[in-house]
Amino acid sequence: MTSDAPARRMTRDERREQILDAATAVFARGGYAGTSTDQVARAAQVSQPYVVRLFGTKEELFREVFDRVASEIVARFEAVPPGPGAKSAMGEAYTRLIADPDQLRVLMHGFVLGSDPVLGTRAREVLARAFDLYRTRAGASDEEARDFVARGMLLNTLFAVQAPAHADDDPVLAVLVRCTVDPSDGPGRAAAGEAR
Amino acid sequence: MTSDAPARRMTRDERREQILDAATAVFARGGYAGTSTDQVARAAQVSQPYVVRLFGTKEELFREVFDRVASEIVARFEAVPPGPGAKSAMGEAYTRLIADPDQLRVLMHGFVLGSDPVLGTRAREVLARAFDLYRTRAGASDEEARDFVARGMLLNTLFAVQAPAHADDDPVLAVLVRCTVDPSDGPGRAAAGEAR
DNA sequence: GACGCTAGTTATCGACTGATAACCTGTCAA
DNA sequence: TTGACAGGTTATCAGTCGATAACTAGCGTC
Repeated sequence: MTSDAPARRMTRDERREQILDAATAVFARGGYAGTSTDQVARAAQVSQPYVVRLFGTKEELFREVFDRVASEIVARFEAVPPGPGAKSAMGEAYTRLIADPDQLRVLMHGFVLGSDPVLGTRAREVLARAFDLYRTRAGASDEEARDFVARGMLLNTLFAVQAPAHADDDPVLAVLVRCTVDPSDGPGRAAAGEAR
Repeated sequence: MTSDAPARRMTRDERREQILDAATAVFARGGYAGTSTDQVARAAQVSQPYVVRLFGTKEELFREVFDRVASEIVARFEAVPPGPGAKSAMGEAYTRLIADPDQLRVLMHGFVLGSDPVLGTRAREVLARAFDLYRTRAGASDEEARDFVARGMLLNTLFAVQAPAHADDDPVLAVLVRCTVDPSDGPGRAAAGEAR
């Protein structure tokens, strides 16, 4: 009945999307070098050679995965309308990524491969864009925008090392996690007016 | 004379240190999965099997490399005496790591492997310790300390994607790099007395 | 109802990698 | 000298990986 898949046939583009989804999850753990095209294939329920053929190269596949993640994150920031509420809205936009940690991890794996010309360029674009958007949309200073992006990187790192899951082990870590994930300052104080 | 190495014999511990140095450089680019024990061996001018024998396992080797880097970074923070100058001193301590970007990159590669129980634990310790030291040594608030650690992660990322080298390509990126590498707020004012 | 296109597979390969085993060699002590 | 231990090498392997080639099968259409 519904048990075994009838091996439906998909269009090339449908398959690409499906494989990209699977690849995002698999690359998230493992990273680029630590993940085989076969793992991706199995996750997508496709044969390994087909994965290679559709994307040409493992490297190309990773680039597409990274690009997809990067684009979506940037798009979220761009969706925030300028104005007084922009600061908290952008903070929330990034925090919402926690719901899908795979994206954060892929992002980090891409950053770490910054030596690659293509990936590096794309990575720099993402960082610069996020920085700039926070400045313009939220009317923030360079330093505020830097701290915003920095907090994002810290969030990535904390999730990569599974800090939230181990917060109970170390009270200090717990504090760091809490005040990063749920920024008590930033939006609150800053939006209210940080004339000091 | 001094031309070709006479293939001096070293003690086991000397060799270990030498290999760890070489491994730090090689792992910095490439990361764990993307680096072969043979690359490490060549960098250290030793045969590949010897590297494996000395450390038991590639994984174990990477752990030692990471541990070494982590320890040194923590040690730098711990060396800062408490007091009013502590904030800028700790900022400078981390910024000085820029002189040896290999350490930053190894650190990041370790973070990204946070799923590994051993590495993950060590990584969380480093982050929590840096956070705590900044609070206690500099008498900073949780939020300030978080921003300090976050800035460190951003610094790592910017170097990983070679942002400083490409600052000329994008003026926005240039601003981000400048105000991260040379923090004009926080420490800057106090220490260097940068009345621009 | 066969043709042709596109989705997808199985078979296979050459390169590489981490690890093991067996062997060699410098150096110091008796 | 010789012995013996620590430092270090060459030879080798089983497994894995990315990629290519050749083949198969669904599906619309004339």
